[in-house]
Amino acid sequence: MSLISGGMEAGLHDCFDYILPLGTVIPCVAGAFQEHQVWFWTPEEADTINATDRCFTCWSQHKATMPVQLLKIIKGKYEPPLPSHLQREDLKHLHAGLDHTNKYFQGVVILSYPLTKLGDGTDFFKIVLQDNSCARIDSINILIYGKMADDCAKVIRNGDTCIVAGFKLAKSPTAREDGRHGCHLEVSEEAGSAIYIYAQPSTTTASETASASVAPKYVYTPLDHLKDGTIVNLYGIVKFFKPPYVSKGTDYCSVVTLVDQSNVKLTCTLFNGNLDSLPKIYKIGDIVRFHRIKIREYNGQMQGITSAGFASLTFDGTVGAPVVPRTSTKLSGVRPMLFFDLTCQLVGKAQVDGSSFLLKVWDGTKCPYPTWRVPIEARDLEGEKVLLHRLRNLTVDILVYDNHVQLAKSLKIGSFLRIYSIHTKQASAENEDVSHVEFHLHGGTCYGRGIGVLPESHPDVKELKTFLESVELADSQSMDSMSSLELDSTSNNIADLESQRCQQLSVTVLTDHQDLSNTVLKTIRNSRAPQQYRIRAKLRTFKPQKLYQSIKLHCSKCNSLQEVPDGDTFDLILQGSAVTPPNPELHSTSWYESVMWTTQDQKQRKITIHFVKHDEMLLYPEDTLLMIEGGTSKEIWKLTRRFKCVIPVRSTKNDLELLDLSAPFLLQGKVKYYGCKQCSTPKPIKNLSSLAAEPRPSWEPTEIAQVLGIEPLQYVFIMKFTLVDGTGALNAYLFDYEKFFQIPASEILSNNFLQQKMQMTMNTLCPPGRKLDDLPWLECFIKSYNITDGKKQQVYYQIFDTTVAEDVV
DNA sequence: GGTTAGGATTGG
Repeated sequence: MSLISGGMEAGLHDCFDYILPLGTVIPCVAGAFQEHQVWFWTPEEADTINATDRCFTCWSQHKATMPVQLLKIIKGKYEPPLPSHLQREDLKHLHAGLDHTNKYFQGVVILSYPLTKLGDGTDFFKIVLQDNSCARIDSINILIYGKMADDCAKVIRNGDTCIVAGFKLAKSPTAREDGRHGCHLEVSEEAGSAIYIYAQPSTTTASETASASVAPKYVYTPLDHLKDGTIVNLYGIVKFFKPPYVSKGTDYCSVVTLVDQSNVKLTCTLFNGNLDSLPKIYKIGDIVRFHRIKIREYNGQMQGITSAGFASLTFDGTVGAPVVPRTSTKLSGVRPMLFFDLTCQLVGKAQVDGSSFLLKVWDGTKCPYPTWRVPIEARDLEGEKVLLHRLRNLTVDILVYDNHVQLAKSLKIGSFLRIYSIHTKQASAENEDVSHVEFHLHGGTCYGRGIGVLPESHPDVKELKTFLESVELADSQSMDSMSSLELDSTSNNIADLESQRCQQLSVTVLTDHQDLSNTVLKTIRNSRAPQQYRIRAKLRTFKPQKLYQSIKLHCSKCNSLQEVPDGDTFDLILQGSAVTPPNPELHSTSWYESVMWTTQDQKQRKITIHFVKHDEMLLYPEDTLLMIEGGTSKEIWKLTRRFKCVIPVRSTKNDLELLDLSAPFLLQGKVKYYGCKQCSTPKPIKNLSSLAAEPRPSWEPTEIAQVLGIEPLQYVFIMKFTLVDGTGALNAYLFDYEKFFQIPASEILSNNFLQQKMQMTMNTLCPPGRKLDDLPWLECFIKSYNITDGKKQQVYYQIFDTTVAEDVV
């Protein structure tokens, strides 16, 4: 494999490690281009874990780096190079509230303080770094904690250049006195920080010798090499965990079972009085690094237990596929008599009795079953009254018991929680006709039962927040519009008001033609086409009921509609095209650079990737377009996560060409772009070079399609609405790219949230199980048109210039 | 420094 550039190679490594055979040696950017052997999970080893691809030497997907490293600068380049995901940040861009996750700060050490110990015994080392900005404020304090402080104190000398990554930015309490930057940077091994030191040339020899001897060389022991009574460093995938809970002693306890490439399990019992010192594991499949864990034999098996100086780091282990089948994380998917994990927000809490405590939570979805309400006095319920009332139909009561009560009490209203192994129990009270579903978090910690607080920065929380905000907004707007009704109403019953609103307000609105008056359906049916009408009607039923079937591909040139090809079709075409061997004469031309290798499994596939060059540079994978020959759809999807565009191609004698147009001609993000077979006239692939020659190619799918002679197909929602009013019924078609549902049809197939949003919208437009009288009104604009089928002429109707009301979306 | 727990659902 030739080395193209850091970013590209890292991308390839991430995307293809699983197709390289065990033991292959490849250059790996996270290991600073040291040559690493690749090891994998095989499905047999994985047990409940669906992680099949991981480099066990460097764990590069997680960009784990040695906490303190010594760098050299050779011919103006760092050696070893910095991890490619890091970008330099100037002093003037260091502000609280900005995301500095993948940023580093570089400066020269102008001052260092003696190594000291904090009150709790933690080592502490402070240095001052100066940048070369010549600005009024050109220096910043760096506070280094724990083992890293000790390591740095031994190595760092004034005049050294220091690179700090993975830092936390905090307000500097001494800024007024020392005149330095208003913030300081905090770093520690526990926070996953890294410090790279480039010793000043004049002192290189001395400093390098010193550094080399103290720079921590962590050795990670495979789990099949553990010996009783030793203290070791470990890496592993989390196979089981109990979120930290209060032990019967003085500490929090967390039990974590790991597995690694040796296929040996290790259960670790971790104690610490400080919750933050225990690993922040949120799901099975996460990856942890433990430093200084003690190994003991217990019941004939090795066991890990915290020892002095224990430190841990957790990496998100998301590979793509869902990990554990037993979990469901949304209330809308709850089924009775099961255990599930729930990611949610805390809205209210209350003490019920000595051994049980109530949590009122929501996740924006609605539980499909009637749920129980734990009877408590309103004054005992802590939480925002208005919100509790507003969300009353979306919150559920979870009763937690015994050992979980203490933790539950300490939870802050509004915080985001993951509650593990909630028991759903179906029950019915004497005075109830239908049974309800109860949610219990029983006492004890078996099966990982417990409560975890997710940080605001957790990707699942970010996603949930966005979703909750949209639901809450819709809800508050409907409350606003109700309150105006309330003024005119003599009734104080909220349910009455809701049903009144249902009767009066429309769940859809017109985006134009508001001046037009309504026409009843009977009149429309008795009129000639083509014409346009404003109507007010109810949605009695619609097709397809399975909403994903409403997505089709439309060619705006020939007006044809077709089904979206399924994944199998793509795989078959890829397999077919993989039969054509790559043509080496087409490799690495003036406008693309090619890499080829052979998989060493039985299939011996040849995979070729052609990176389209831009400006003679190949620095940013996320902006790069590549073409691939011989890959599988799984590999192609992996590439789309890291690179801007992927075009599947095959070799001919003289040029590369697109595959059959039943396969996507382009993949971008999670979207497959297809071309129309009738209307496309594929042009030579080298036409792409004209786009690449632009200063900043945007790689817009439409532009790519145009230069390749492809007539692009567009994703559309096609539905049949059966509308009724007092005078009659009428079938109208909905043909919508985005406007009606305010959801892009192109994105819905790959986005669960959008699918849920669409389902909720349809449930509002046409609530299942309601009588006609109770259905909401829709305000629509429709046009009639004639279709001649042979001799027969028929009138059709289509909805347009209509959108779902804001408080419904 | 000692202890805690040492994975293995269903009760209120």
